[in-house]
Amino acid sequence: MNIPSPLEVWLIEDNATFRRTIARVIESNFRCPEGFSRCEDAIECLAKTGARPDVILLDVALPGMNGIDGIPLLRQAAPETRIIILTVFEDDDKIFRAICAGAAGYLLKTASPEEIVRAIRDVLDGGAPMNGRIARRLLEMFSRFNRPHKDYHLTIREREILELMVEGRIKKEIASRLTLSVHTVDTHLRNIYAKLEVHTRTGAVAKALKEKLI
Amino acid sequence: MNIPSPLEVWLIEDNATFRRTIARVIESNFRCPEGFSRCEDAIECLAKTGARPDVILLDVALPGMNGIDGIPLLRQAAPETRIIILTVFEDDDKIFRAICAGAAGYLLKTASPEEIVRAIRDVLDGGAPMNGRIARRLLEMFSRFNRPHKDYHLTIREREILELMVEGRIKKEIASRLTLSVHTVDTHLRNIYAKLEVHTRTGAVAKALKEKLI
DNA sequence: AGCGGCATCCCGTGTTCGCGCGAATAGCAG
DNA sequence: CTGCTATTCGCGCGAACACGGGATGCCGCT
Repeated sequence: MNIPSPLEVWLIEDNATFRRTIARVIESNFRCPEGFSRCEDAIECLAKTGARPDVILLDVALPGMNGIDGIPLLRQAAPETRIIILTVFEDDDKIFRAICAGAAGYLLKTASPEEIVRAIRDVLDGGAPMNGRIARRLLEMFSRFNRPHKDYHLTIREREILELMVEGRIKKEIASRLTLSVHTVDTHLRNIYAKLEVHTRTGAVAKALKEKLI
Repeated sequence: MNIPSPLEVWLIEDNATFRRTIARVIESNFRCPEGFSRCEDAIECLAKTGARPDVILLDVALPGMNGIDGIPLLRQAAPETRIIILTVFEDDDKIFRAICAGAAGYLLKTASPEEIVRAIRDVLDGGAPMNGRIARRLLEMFSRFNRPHKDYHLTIREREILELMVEGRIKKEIASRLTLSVHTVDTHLRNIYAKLEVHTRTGAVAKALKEKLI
């Protein structure tokens, strides 16, 4: 493997010592031409030079704009570039916001050089490298979305009609689509209202979506 | 490492051949005393024997109750047991539901024996082992939870009215609450429809909730 | 000053909806 | 067989709705 890899990795990290250490690690497997201590500098460089790195390793605590707020801007400037967070923080809020902002991976600075290189390969391979504890946290956050799935005892038919309502169909359309008379649709609607305890179709649609009944 | 590991792994998998293969793999590192072809059998065994495995490898497609629906019951019977999904499915819905139900990991059946063993260790170590593509999917699902708020250029007034619509208010109520005539509300609604490219209030409410405009 | 664009407001008309009533059929469990 | 539920269909009325217009005031641009 002496062929120089065409893959380019950037590093945004304000601690110069740590940055150089990581850069050396990366250089053994990828090109790592650019190192920045500030998010803004990297964004400007993307805009001016038109350079498009394959991966950016991004710190969270940075002078000026923090890494997480920088993610959307970096992604806007270079949509194809995968961003891996590399930080000491592992609190739920930072993880959540980073992932929501579009980070493709989340590593801790305790990661070994091998782990970092593996993560870069992984992310280029369509994966989402992250520290084990981070992954666990993410899953727990997910399961918190777990809806108690309150059951309103809607029938199959009622659910079908609710779905079409959510699509914005009017009664006549629903009737023809299900090969029913509008009167039947009407009756179903009334039963749905009663079961969901609402009085309008907007209320029914709102409740259906909020409680993920459909 | 000739000391028998005290760690116990169960396997719920209906394909007897595959089950035996995996069991052999696991046996080289853990105790794997129980293999089930049905979720219900495992749940019953947990209840009757009081056995508490450390990890359960769980298939999704099973005769009788499917694996995903089995997760809550297994967790109820043995809350400390970590469940790892081991399946051929990688569609968003199954992943999402499995994670929400409380699975601690998600592997594909294409995983190598080493990966399976590593996953078991990982999950016992507080991690959340999963296939790279699965992890990526999960992150994408996450970022969908607060996607970049596509801007439909709704005005303050329009947003107010949209909010009240989502609450299930009728035009008259909206009008009185905002001290307007119903006609004014009506016009705002039309503008909202145009901006959201819908033709009904249900459509508007659905779009507003789906895209988290409010 | 003139102009277009936009947010805000209002009215009338024809359509759709919510809901009151009633009723028939089919399937399923006790 | 006898309830029970799901599903289907019917009619009529008043309320709510969609949409065609029309109008005012504010802001920025030229």
